[in-house]
Amino acid sequence: MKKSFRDIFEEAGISPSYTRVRIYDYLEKEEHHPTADEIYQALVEELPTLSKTTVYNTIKLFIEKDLAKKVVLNNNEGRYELIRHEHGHFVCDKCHRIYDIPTDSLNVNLDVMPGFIVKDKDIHMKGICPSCQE
Amino acid sequence: MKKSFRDIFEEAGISPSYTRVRIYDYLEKEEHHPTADEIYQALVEELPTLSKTTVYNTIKLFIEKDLAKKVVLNNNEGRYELIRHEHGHFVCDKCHRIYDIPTDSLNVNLDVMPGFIVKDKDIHMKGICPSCQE
DNA sequence: GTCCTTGCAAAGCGTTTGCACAGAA
DNA sequence: TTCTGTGCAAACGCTTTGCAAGGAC
Repeated sequence: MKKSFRDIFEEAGISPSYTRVRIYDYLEKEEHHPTADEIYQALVEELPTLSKTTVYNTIKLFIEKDLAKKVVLNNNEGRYELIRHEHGHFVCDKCHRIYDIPTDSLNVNLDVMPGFIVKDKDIHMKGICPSCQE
Repeated sequence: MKKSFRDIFEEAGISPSYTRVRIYDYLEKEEHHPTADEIYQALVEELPTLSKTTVYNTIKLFIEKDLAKKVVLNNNEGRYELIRHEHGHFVCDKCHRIYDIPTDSLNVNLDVMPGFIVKDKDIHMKGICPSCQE
């Protein structure tokens, strides 16, 4: 059974303002790791007074509370996603689409790094996706 | 036996101008994935007319010719390294130092992605490095 | 001469900062 | 009132672009 956003926000110690809920909701529904601008563009129609500053503020808050994380696949743009199951990312050089890579079968031997505390890991791959190969 | 930069440049189809050789040389000697600005700062003393534009131009050329690649560990700054042995990157949340991770023992099962042509892969890890744990 | 390399200056763009206003408690 | 959430406007920093001058060939 899925947690309600109220529970999630309460656990994180964030008051569930309407704007925050909408941004959270968008991140939850969107599968394509939106940029701050994409979040803004998607929501400004229904929230006409929304500003990018608020988007940035909200994302920053989510990240601080470990609800979301930033995925940097190329500089010039940060992308954001909720923290859920671990996965990697594949970026197509042609269409620039981003694919999630399941990492269950991805075997990272951390013994090679004794003494390091790893809090987060992500696989970044580049190449050509199936649809761009004709 | 190590290839000379002349051979490397010739194979890549790049004329070995002094500026290019110096930038290549810097990338080869530097182990810390310099930013464009770090390359610029390091070389401008000896090449007083060097400009950042030239650094960017040169890096771009190296990347096009598959001599170098861009490593994006956080947006706001691109970092660059020569293409050599495959390795991943660990970024310390405290000191922001970047460590190379040997990926020999890193086992990525590409069968999970049938149809994808993978040209490059990189592991990004975040956490606390040994020296920041006291 | 033509082509290539270099570099100044300006623009571009995502992001952050300063600050103020409005609403909630 | 005080605190919190929001948002305009400006600043910031890395990178790219336009264009021109100098050098190689």
